[in-house]
Amino acid sequence: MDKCDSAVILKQNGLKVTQQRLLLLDAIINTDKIFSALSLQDKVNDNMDLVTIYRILTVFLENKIIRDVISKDTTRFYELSCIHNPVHPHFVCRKCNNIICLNSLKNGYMSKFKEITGDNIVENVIIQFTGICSKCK
Amino acid sequence: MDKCDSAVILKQNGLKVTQQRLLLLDAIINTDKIFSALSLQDKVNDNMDLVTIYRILTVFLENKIIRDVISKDTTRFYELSCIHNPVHPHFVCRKCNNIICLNSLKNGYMSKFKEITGDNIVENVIIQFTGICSKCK
DNA sequence: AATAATATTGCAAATTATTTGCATTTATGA
DNA sequence: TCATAAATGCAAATAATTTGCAATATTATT
Ligand SMILES: [Mn+2]
Ligand SMILES: [Mn+2]
Ligand SMILES: [Zn+2]
Ligand SMILES: [Zn+2]
Repeated sequence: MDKCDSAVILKQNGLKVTQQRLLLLDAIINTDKIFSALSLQDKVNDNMDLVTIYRILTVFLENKIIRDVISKDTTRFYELSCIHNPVHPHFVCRKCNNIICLNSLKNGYMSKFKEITGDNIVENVIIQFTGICSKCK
Repeated sequence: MDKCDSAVILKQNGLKVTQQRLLLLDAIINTDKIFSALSLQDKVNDNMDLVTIYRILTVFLENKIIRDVISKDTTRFYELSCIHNPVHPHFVCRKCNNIICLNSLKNGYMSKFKEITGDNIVENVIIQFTGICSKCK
């Protein structure tokens, strides 16, 4: 499966191509897990300032390069939003604290949600299951 | 529509019936909105310590008297969990920041989720739509 | 009703994630 | 190359939540 190119994504969104944005976006593209500001800092060995990471994440969110996944214990988690990673539900195990990406809902389901969202304009859906994961039970 | 009795709920859960728990649970029962620790403090005019509120909310969560609804901007929001208020999705408007309770999903839907949750044991589902609410559009 | 044992509360201080201000550095296009 | 505006790093501020500990309230027992 081919991956997105970080420089291309930045340019497509009219963003300045800085070293820090490239490093961060590369790290994001090359992980299949969700991430927080802190977990990203660990991943990019460069000692990039946490403040810079927060600011870049804000820019990436505004440009929908990443999306909000979950807030767990007052920490925000995100994931890459691209053609290779469509919106999908997550499962949070309350024992091991792991967050598992689940398969996407079939299109029929998503459209069925319209019955309950009414006149509100839906831009994103977060579906989060909590419980005990198959490994922990 | 009749409401739950706070003292009864506390006793049913084997919890000590303290003034603070009664006050807080009454406030929770008598609101139809979701709440945070801070918004609850405003509601109970008694100048109850915020720390006490946090500790009581933890106890209420453990006993499933309340449930987690959403984390928005690093603030946790909860709502009453009782026969009068079954699990349901929420809509967060990114313009006015209002959080709207939506109608519950039909039982058929919930059971259909099993296809994607697999062997994990689901205890709770949080469904959160974001976008522009009907008033703001 | 008074007492004792134990859990809960309040206050001060700590922690954690995130944000802000400002001076310095970097990217970009003229 | 140079000018300009935007991005970054560092220090400090916020904001939500948690922890430690002494004082207090609840509940079961006398
Ligand atoms: Mn995922
Ligand atoms: Mn609700
Ligand atoms: Zn687990
Ligand atoms: Zn709105």
